[in-house]
Amino acid sequence: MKKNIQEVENYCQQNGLNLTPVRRKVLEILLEKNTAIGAYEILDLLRESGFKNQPPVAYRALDFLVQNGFAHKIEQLNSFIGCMHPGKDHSPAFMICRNCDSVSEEEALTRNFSVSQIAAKAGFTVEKAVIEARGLCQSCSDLA
Amino acid sequence: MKKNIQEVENYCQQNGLNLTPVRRKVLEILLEKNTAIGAYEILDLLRESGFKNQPPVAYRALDFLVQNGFAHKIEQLNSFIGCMHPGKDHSPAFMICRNCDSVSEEEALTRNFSVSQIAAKAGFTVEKAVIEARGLCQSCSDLA
DNA sequence: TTCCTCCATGATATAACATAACATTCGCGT
DNA sequence: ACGCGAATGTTATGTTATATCATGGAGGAA
Repeated sequence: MKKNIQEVENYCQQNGLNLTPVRRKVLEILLEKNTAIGAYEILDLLRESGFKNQPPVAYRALDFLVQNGFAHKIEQLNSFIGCMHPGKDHSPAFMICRNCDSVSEEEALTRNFSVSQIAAKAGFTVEKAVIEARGLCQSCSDLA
Repeated sequence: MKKNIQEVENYCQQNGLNLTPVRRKVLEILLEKNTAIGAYEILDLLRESGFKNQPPVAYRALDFLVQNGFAHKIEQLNSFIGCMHPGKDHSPAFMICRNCDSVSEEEALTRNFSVSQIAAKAGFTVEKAVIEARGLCQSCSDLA
């Protein structure tokens, strides 16, 4: 996990981005879990670490992280997850386990999988795609 | 549009589902637009038609419609859209235009497009997939 | 230095989305 | 009439997100 933070720090330095303490802390919180976390839960954790805890504090930090590809919003859960390949341009697909709530990020841009192909038939130009699957992760399947 | 309502009525009759006035009215509201509509906007429209307008009224009707495949929730917008192929088992992908807010429903289950293929690599079993693209629809592209 | 500007944060308030919980009504079968 | 279940009525509250204005602090220009 620390490794990712280090990568993000380097990336920010190289690109003139300001990874302030609160932004860094939110990123750490997100990377410590493999589940998605809501803004208000993050807010609680921030308070425990001595940060201010009004909603905008969390939302601003999350905006920064999402904007720059260090985190993603999971739309179905209204919550957020740290990004596994920060800084890279990628097309994530998320697998949300209904049993253990884990969220894993997969790469969606394969030869066999392109939202743009579907879109093209409709004359639609895709700028951003949200792909989220719900189901059972490997470990939870094994238990069943 | 009326045609779809008629189809839904038939489907409900055949399957013992109760398409009550408020449920039917919400479906009509959804089918009259090609954009997604929020629950509270639906609530306003219900009131105009003489229905009660507390939040549960809209959410209950929407639950029924979504459960039975007559409507879908657009997660990115926290809003809802009528379904173009009611009653059918399908894998929708939505195209949301950032310019005119239109939402079109496409079929995602093509030979070239399967969330399950990505999921399989991760050992994940997909039960439901959410696919929503943002971008520019045909008409808005043409104008540009 | 002084001033200005930009960016980030502090702080207050409120908007927007969603559900819990309990009461009531009504059709239907017995 | 009675009991049951499905749907709706009603009140209250929980959860998620943003608007707005004020404050602070680093860095450049005069």
